[in-house]
Amino acid sequence: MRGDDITILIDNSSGVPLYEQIIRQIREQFIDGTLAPGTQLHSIRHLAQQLQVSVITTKRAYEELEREGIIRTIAGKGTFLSDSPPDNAKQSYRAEVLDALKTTARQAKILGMTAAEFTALAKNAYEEEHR
Amino acid sequence: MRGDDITILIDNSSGVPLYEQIIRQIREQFIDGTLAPGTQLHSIRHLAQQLQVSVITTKRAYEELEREGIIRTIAGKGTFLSDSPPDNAKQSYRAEVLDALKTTARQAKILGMTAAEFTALAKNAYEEEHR
Amino acid sequence: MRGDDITILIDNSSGVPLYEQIIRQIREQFIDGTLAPGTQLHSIRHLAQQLQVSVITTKRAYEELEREGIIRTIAGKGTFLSDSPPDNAKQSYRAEVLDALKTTARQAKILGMTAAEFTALAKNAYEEEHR
Amino acid sequence: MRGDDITILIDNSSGVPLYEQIIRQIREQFIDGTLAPGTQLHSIRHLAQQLQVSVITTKRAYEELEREGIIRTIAGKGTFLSDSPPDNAKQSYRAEVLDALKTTARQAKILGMTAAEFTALAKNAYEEEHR
DNA sequence: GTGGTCTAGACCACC
DNA sequence: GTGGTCTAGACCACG
Repeated sequence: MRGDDITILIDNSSGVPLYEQIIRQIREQFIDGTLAPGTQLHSIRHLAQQLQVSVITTKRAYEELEREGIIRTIAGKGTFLSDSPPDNAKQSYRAEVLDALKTTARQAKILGMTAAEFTALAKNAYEEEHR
Repeated sequence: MRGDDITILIDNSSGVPLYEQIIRQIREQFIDGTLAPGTQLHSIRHLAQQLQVSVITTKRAYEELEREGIIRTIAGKGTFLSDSPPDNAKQSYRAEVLDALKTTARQAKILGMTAAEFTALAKNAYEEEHR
Repeated sequence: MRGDDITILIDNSSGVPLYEQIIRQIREQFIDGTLAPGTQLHSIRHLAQQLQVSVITTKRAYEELEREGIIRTIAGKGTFLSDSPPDNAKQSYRAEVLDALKTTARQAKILGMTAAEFTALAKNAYEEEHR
Repeated sequence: MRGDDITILIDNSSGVPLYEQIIRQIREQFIDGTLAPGTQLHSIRHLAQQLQVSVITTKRAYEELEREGIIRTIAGKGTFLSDSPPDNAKQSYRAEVLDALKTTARQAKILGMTAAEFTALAKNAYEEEHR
């Protein structure tokens, strides 16, 4: 299986570091199953050219993803998505979501919102957000 | 009323800019009513000394808060929280909360959560978060 | 406390990556107590100049040490050795030593050595090795 | 005697070069007597196919082993393990073991271990390591 | 002054 | 072809 079906969009003016944007999109496509385990990714050079960024930027992204166990890179061979299903990644991702919700809940309390108001707002946000 | 009851905690290694930490805490205490409209704040020099940060940092925080209309500096007198009730501030703060919820909802969808799961999680987060 | 007493020696022809050499020496001096917790390290630029390597190389070393929890870097402030005593670092370092011993023991078995011969050799190695 | 009983396991993601893995395993099986002197080895092409690696890789491994005097290639006939008992190989291998022990001893000293602790650890490692 | 990010371009080992 | 390492040099945010 080849990684040709990878879609990564770079926004140069979002303030988010380019390598972070790459990391997130690969991680999310791995977690949601768009990219199957074992898929070979583009080489750092190829991806760099495709996204019009420096090789160093793609390399940095791959390094971080490797640290997270999402990809596995073999010198001279290429870079591949982890073989095992993305359960570990899902777990920590889920923890992030929970954390974000707690922070937001705290802000909602500052505004004086009740639990009912907050969950209603969350429901709204979920429905309005079309991926 | 004096601002002696202001409590600001600085975390030097959180990654969040110091001036941003100051801004957030003053803004939040204004919004939730901990600090009453018209309250006089410490001078930038006093606050800087108290928090062990540079005067430049407190100055920058006050400047931003003034731009947001939350505080008002009167030359020769000092700095005061806005007289009017903090409705404007609340509005934009509420917008921030909504935005954060949308981002989180998007992540939840990536994990395959349904609307019900997400709102349940939000309810949990609200209840577990004791300010 | 200043980090002026840090001693790092770089061997350009050892094959070991420069950043790895820096990492090891800082880590070891932290573990053996030569460098006290909280000590401020040289800035990446200063260290780079001192060692005659690229700033990127020192930065890379500091990044890895931060990942290991050995140092803590605060943007705009500087880089500091972790406050807590180096117990965690010691633990994983000890695990490394054990692992190395196992690998070596395996090789000794291939040579037909008995346990007695191997431990005698280990004793010798310890005594001959004057740090 | 044919070399059919050779067992070589390749780990593509261990970081150790493939040719180095091949070298080590043949060398070790020669030293420990698993492979008798004079044994005929597979051709580089056969081995390459068997291990699913490039012919270049097996060729490189055989070249290095020939340089070490462990194998001997006879044009038109094939490749054979050296006739003489593997004493030379043992010698240099033993030197490697000693070197590894010294390095490990140095690390143990950094941890503050005494000679007794170190040799005890070595004994443990030997006993736990079942080849 | 500090670190954070991004860039271009080189050489090497491995496959 | 691949990734691994090292280099110089730039701009930015923060203090």
